[in-house]
Amino acid sequence: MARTALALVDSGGLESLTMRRLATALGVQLPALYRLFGSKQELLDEMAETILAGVSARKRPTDGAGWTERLAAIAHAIRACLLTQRDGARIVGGSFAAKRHAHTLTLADTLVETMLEAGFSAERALWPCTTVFSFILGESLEQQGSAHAGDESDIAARTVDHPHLSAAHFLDFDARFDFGLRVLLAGLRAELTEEP
Amino acid sequence: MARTALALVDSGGLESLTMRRLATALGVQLPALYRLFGSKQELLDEMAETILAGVSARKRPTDGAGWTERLAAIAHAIRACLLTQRDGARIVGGSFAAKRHAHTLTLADTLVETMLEAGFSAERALWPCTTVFSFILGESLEQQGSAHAGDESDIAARTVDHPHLSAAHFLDFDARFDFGLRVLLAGLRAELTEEP
DNA sequence: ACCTGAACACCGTTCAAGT
DNA sequence: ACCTGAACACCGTTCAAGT
Repeated sequence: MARTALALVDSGGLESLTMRRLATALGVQLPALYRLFGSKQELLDEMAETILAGVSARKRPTDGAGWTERLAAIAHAIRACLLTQRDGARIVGGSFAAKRHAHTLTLADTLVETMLEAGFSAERALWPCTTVFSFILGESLEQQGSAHAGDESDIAARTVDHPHLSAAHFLDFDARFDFGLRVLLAGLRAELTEEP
Repeated sequence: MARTALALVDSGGLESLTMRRLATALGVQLPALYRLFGSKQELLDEMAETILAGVSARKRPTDGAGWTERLAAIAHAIRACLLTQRDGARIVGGSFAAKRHAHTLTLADTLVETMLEAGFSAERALWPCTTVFSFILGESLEQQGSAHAGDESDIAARTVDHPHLSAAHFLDFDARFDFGLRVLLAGLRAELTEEP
């Protein structure tokens, strides 16, 4: 099952996830897994689905607030789900969104609905969602990648010839996320007032 | 060499890249590769570096224009480099940016310089860059992932229960990118006027 | 110093054979 | 129908031995 596989990734990283190890963790023989999933990629797709299933559970009850607050709440919830699971961004990023199942589509539907209420036309309401999602996924990929990339002094050493770069700013992932989300929300507001 | 490895990925996809196949493509025995790269991950890092090295070459000569035009030109160049190489987004996304070498850091330096000229303080000039880069990486990941995910009718079938979702909009990756980049630029402009 | 042959310790996937 | 033993065709990585 996908939850057992995610637990294996949590304890050993994505490269430690093996069909053989998953089989023993489930107390079953290796070929029996191929009755549950057609391939390892199908397993990974279902793991991505499981990770994103946590978004609606984690989302705060901000249904009374405006669309910016609701979108920000969903964005924070998506980020939290990706970051809570070890290698979560890599798992979700490696599984094409439109191939996934009910939970992901429900999340997308909720996002689009929020943008429709914000005032975007049906023709364009999907795009704010993919923009925000791509931003979150990219930032989370970088953040989880940095965990396996040596410490801050390594990075500082590499940036020594580049006067405009600062390792401290680079590694302040919370600030990066807050900045980017604020910019995206401001940009979406501008987009709405320009073409009402 | 990384360019040979990228050519292998171009013709067979990332999963077809094997140390053994790379060795024969280079006309060398398998263990000799480990004198050039310490591991396959180091090879992948250098491949990511090589992909991003194309950005400055591809960038149009817009140095006379304003910062929005320059940032947009670099964003388009990054996207083109990721999309031109098969599985380019997965390769770049799998290699932590701060671990990479001269080319990537030069690109980052150019981006930060552009944002400094736009008016961002040295404290914050890095964050617009990471925001834009994360957006481009996430969108490119989805776009290249969609190539291996069945055709449009498959996706349409899955979205049938979700009235707000449209496969046509989902798969219009150029429109998604243009929308997101425009929103980001508008948001950055707003950020500058709010805190001068 | 640099390269090779050969092996080690694994992989994902399949399938005839069992129950 | 469902599961297993055993194998197939590979992997990345290492290392003593060659030149």
